[in-house]
Amino acid sequence: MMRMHYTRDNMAGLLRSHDINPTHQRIEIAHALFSRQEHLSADQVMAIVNTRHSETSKATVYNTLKLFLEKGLVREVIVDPSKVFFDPNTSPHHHLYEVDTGKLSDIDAEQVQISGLPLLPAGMVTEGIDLIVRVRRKA
Amino acid sequence: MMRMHYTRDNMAGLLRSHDINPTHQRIEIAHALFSRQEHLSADQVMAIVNTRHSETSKATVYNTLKLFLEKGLVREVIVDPSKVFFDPNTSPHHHLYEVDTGKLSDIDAEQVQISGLPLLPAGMVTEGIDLIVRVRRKA
DNA sequence: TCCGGATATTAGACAAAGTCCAGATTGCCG
DNA sequence: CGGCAATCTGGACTTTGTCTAATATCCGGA
Repeated sequence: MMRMHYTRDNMAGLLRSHDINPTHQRIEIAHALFSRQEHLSADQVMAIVNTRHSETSKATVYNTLKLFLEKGLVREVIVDPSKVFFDPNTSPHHHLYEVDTGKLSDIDAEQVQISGLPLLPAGMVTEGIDLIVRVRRKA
Repeated sequence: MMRMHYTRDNMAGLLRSHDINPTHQRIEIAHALFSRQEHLSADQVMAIVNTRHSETSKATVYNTLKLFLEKGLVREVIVDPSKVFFDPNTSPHHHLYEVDTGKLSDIDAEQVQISGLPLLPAGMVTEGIDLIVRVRRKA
């Protein structure tokens, strides 16, 4: 994949290409996620976006993340019962979750094969397959 | 596997065999989970256990479910960002989650093969591998 | 039987994540 | 400039889950 610079200007283009009106707040939130290339929770996004002085409200952060999700700009990762993580990497991949530290990292889907899954019930379509490897530091 | 009757008496034995002191409340909670053989959230357990008249407090329901978890009597299933489900089936298996209805069902692990997972970081041990197939009713 | 300690249960206060709403702002187009 | 649609905001609210201090229950020994 092309090397990419996650400038705010490029964020505007990214948003437009996903049919999202690039407002100031949306650009900041996208920048927070994409410049880090990390899994962030809504709270973490809040904190990052409001480091210097309060700029973006909680409601906007939640609204925006939900919008990004609908438009396919980010993915939702559900591994922790207490909070949702948002993942700027939308290419097919799985996750490694360190239970004790909360650290979450990607596993490329290319190298992993999953076979023998049963047929879906009639009229159902797969929305996604989430594979989560939960690990812990050895005692 | 042996056909099993999930009477309250058998629950007491099940609890003892898992090193859990079988109190009245614990038996009721175990009975709720095992007689149904379904995935229940803490709220649902609360509701079931207190149908006729209030018998078991919220704190006890949460304490007990956590205890069952530690003792390996049930498994935790994290698929919904808003609540945790408890699964009385502890044999290796995966899950099929119907996103729009919230319905959760089991996929036997026997028939599914997963290969090509990367080596774990040094000093880490796998705690579990969760495979979740998210499906949706076709539009 | 009665006592005492350990274990279990309880109500209710609290915390954290997320939702909702009505009003204020912004940006755009004629 | 005026007006409309889209966006943003603070803050109240809901839900899930945790914590705590007080009470209840259980059980073994004198």
